[in-house]
Amino acid sequence: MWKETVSVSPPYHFDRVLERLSLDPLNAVSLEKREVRLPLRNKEKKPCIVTVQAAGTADAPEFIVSGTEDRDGLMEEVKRIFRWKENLQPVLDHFSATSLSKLFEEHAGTPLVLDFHLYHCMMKCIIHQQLNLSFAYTLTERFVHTFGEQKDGVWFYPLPETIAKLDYGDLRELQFSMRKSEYVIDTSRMITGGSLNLDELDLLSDEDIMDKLVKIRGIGPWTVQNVLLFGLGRPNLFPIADIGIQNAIKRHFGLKDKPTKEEMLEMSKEWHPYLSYASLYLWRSIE
DNA sequence: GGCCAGGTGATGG
DNA sequence: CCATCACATGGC
Repeated sequence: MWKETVSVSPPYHFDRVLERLSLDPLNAVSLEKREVRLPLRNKEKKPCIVTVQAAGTADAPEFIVSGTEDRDGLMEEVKRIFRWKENLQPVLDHFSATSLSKLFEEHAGTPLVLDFHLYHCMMKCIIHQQLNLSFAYTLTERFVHTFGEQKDGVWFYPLPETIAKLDYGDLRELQFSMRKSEYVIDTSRMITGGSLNLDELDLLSDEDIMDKLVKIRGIGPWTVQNVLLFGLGRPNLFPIADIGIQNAIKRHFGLKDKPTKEEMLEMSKEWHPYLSYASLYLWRSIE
C-alpha cells in the first residue's frame, strides 16, 4: 500500500473533473468523497486500482493518491491522465480577451482529463461515432461489461488481445452495427498483430498521427481528432465535424443555424494554440 | 413516426 | 477531388 500527496498549479477544479467523469457510468466516481478510483494497468498489464481524492480547493489544489503496488509507474500515469504538469492559468488569460471569455469564466480551472488508456480511447471513439451520447454510453458499457474485467467494483477495459479474438457476431449481439463490429475488431487485430503500435504514437506530430490513423478502415478525421485530444492530450484540436461542437457554438453565440465549417474556422482563429480547451468547454456547455 | 445522433466508407460523377 | 448515400439503432 502506498499513498502520496501531490500539489498542482492553480487553478484546477477537480470537482468539475469528477462531475464530468460521472457522466460515464463506467467510472467509479464518488462525489461525496471527492474521489475517483482508476482502472490502471501496470507494466505487466495487471489491473491495479489507484484512488485519487481531492484534498484542496480549485485555488490550492492538492490530491491524495493511493494504490497497492507499482507506485512510481502508476503515479506517472495519474499525472499524465490528469495533466498535473500543465498550468491552466495561461490558458485562462488567453481566452479572457476572446469571444469565449464568458465560457472560460464559467469553466475556469477545468482541466483536459485524458481517457485512462489510449486503446480504450480509440475503441470508445469508434463506438461513439454517429450515435447519440446516451446510446453510445450504453454500447460502451455493454462492451466493457462483456469483455472487460471487474475488480473491487471497478471496471477495467478489455485488452486488444481479447477483442482481437472475437468474431463480428460477438459484437453484433450487443447491438453493434456490422460495420462498427468490423472497425473495433479489425483495429484491435492490427494492434495485436503489430501493424499499429499505439505506444509509439505519442512520438509523432498531430499531422503525422492523422495521416497514419485515417488510413485505417473505420477511423476518420473526427476519430483521430478525438484520440489526439482525449487519448494523447494534445492542446490544439478543434473537431469541426463534431455535431456537439456545432450545437454548442450555435447556442453560445445565439445563432439561428448551426455554423458552417468556414465560420467555425474563422471564429476559432483567436483560440489558437489552445483549441482543445475551447472544444472541451464548448462540449461542457451543452452537457 | 420521422428526424437526428460527439461519422465513415463506398460509390459515382 | 467532391457530393451523396447506406449504415443500425436508440432517443426524443
